[in-house]
Amino acid sequence: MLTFTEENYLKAIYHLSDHGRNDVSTNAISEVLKTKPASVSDMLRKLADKNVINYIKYQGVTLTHKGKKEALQIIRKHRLWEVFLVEKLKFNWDEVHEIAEQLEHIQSKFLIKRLDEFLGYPQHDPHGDPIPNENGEMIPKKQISLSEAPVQKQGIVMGLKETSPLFLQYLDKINIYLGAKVKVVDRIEFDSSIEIQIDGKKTAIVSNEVAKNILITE
Amino acid sequence: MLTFTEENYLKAIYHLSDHGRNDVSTNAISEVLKTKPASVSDMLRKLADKNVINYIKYQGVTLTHKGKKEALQIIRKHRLWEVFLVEKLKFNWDEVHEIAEQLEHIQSKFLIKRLDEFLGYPQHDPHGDPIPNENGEMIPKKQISLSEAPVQKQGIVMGLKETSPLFLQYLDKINIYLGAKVKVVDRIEFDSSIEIQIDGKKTAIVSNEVAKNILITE
DNA sequence: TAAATATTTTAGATTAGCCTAAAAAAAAAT
DNA sequence: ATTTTTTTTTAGGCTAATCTAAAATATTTA
Ligand SMILES: [Mn+2]
Ligand SMILES: [Mn+2]
Ligand SMILES: [Mn+2]
Ligand SMILES: [Mn+2]
Repeated sequence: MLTFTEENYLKAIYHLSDHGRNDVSTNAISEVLKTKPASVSDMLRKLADKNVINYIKYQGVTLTHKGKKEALQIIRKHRLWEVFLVEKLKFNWDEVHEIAEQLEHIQSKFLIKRLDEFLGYPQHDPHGDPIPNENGEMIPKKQISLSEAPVQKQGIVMGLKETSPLFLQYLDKINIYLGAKVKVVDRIEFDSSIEIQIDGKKTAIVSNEVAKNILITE
Repeated sequence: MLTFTEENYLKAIYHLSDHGRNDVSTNAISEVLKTKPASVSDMLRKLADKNVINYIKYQGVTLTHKGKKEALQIIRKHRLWEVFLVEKLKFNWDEVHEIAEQLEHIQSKFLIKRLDEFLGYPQHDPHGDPIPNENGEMIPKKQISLSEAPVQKQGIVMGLKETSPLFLQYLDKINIYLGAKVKVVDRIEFDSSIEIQIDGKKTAIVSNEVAKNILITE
């Protein structure tokens, strides 16, 4: 059994390693979890003892098969709860992450099975991220960043790379939401900002920084 | 802010004090929380420092106004989540308590408001216990124990005093459920067991111990 | 009312998860 | 190839929540 804190470490390592592909550094973990590197070193020894990470001192960590499976189950729970909060309890997509961060740690063999069923087996969370199934499998997102889209390219907003409340609130303000239809009207060479048309109506100019964080269908 | 553990202590004290009326002893708390009396003494000092209990050494504890309010909010959350699990996720009433024990500690200003709304403002949990409102007010149960009901008395099963899985499973077996119509057919003087008719159909004989734990409408 | 028993508290440890400061190792710069 | 800088680990401490054993207090019994 993993503790609340251990689960958060595994999830952080999974995300930082790009789905378990690269090594992850102590400092990187300490940054996302807002703890000191010394605390991370302590925890890495503990996680290695539990056989959920491969850890050689000074050389970063990777998840073991068991660790990756655990991480994906937590991500599955997180995303299913987010769907519940938005679809059933009518929260906005920018309000659910913090609550899901708590709900993802509820322990019950049956709860998530029943929740998944209740929600109609959703494939994506409210931010467009795929939901792993019981075996940890998920459909990778087929999407490109708005910043890379050529002029005249049209697509559906499928996800975001950045999910901070400030960013989500900005998107709400300019009427960009998950499922919105966007079209690249012009690319301003001066600062790489992009003029877009949203849902065939209003146009807006978004900075390159913003465009980089919006993912649309290919 | 109260910790997970502090919340559990407050809830235990509330239940043991009969809605905050009587003093509660250290040993009684240690028994329901399955900790040693020494640990309870430590925690009582801490809770007194936070002004949620009135505590004089060797003389038991009562909840302060603030402590009672906190306890009732946790009970509100517990019972609303139980309704969700039974009504929406199709759990049986004997499967939900352990999960609600975890869900009751999720912190969010809005979550419970939204959940309450989603569930249609239920007044009772799946075991017939009243759900406190946002101010901690609830309708007291108007019910008597089946063991006290006179012969020929007819009533609806409104709640249970005992909610252990073993007891709930026994009730399922003899077809007693929340809302079932029961009628006292005979009282066996020898061992105080009671013959009852359920939903106007089958009759069964239940021990006095069982009857004591079944609550029916007056 | 004095002794025996039960209850409660204190003293001193332990574990998880965190910290700061210092040491060790690796990486980058000269 | 050294020196400097950065990263990571270790050493030693802290707090919350628990424990066992012993001491203090209250209650019951004789
Ligand atoms: Mn999230
Ligand atoms: Mn989390
Ligand atoms: Mn319950
Ligand atoms: Mn609880």
